[in-house]
Amino acid sequence: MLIGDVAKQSGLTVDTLRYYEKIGLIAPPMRNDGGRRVYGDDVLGWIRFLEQLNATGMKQADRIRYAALRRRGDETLTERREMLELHRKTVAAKLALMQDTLALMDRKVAAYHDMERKAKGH
Amino acid sequence: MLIGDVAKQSGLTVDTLRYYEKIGLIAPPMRNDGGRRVYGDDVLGWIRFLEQLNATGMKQADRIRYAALRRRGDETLTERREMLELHRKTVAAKLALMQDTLALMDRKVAAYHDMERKAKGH
DNA sequence: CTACAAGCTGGAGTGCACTCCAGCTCAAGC
DNA sequence: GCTTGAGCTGGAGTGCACTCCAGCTTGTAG
Repeated sequence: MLIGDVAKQSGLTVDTLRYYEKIGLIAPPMRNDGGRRVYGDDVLGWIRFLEQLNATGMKQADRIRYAALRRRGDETLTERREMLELHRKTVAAKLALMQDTLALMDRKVAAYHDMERKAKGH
Repeated sequence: MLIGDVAKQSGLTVDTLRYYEKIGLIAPPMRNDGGRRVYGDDVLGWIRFLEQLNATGMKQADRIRYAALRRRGDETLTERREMLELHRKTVAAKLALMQDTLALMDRKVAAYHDMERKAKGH
């Protein structure tokens, strides 16, 4: 898999993939004879997970820290678990807030509907 | 209420409040004899709502658009309702994604726990 | 053998959302 | 009446997370 294929399948751009490598989010892949990056299929799953951490609001610095731990292998399992447990808390809080906001928007939408109906009615 | 009080009660900084006014998120308040901003209590509720839109991922440009509509009064009710209904959809989607990620993290945490137990066990 | 698409590096540029600063005025306490 | 804290304006600076570019090399199709 060359970088363009990874881009297509992951939805990231080639620039972003090289940038992620530079900052340590993705491990430097093997190179072929021409010096080009050759990725294994596993990178796609990893990118998907990174995106999920991203979408749940984990900061770049923490994702980099997690990625670094992951590259060090099984000896970092505990640390990674602790990071996930911590992040889980913040995600749960954010989730609750979003649910509140959803409910608030529903109330507002209903109220606006009501006011529109009344405005029409005279 | 002077700007410092609003800052204290809303959690925003005075700089951010003036910035929000500049970009149109908050309507320019009255001024006292000394030329200082004097806010009504209602601004606090409005800021809280802005924060919720923010926290649910609405972009600045859209919040500005919503704020502009709000300032124009009741004639914009329908537009505002439509904006909220649209945003509601994206929030609901994000919510689902976050719930997935939460579940994924729980599975990972459990798996890591398992591996830590096994590693200890020999 | 010649286009030309895709990849490479190092570094500069971008957009967003603030955040800070200089140099000033205003208000309240001693 | 002087000090000190809060507020004012216009504009510059910051941090994050990319995004783009110049100038080069490599690989494939006609």
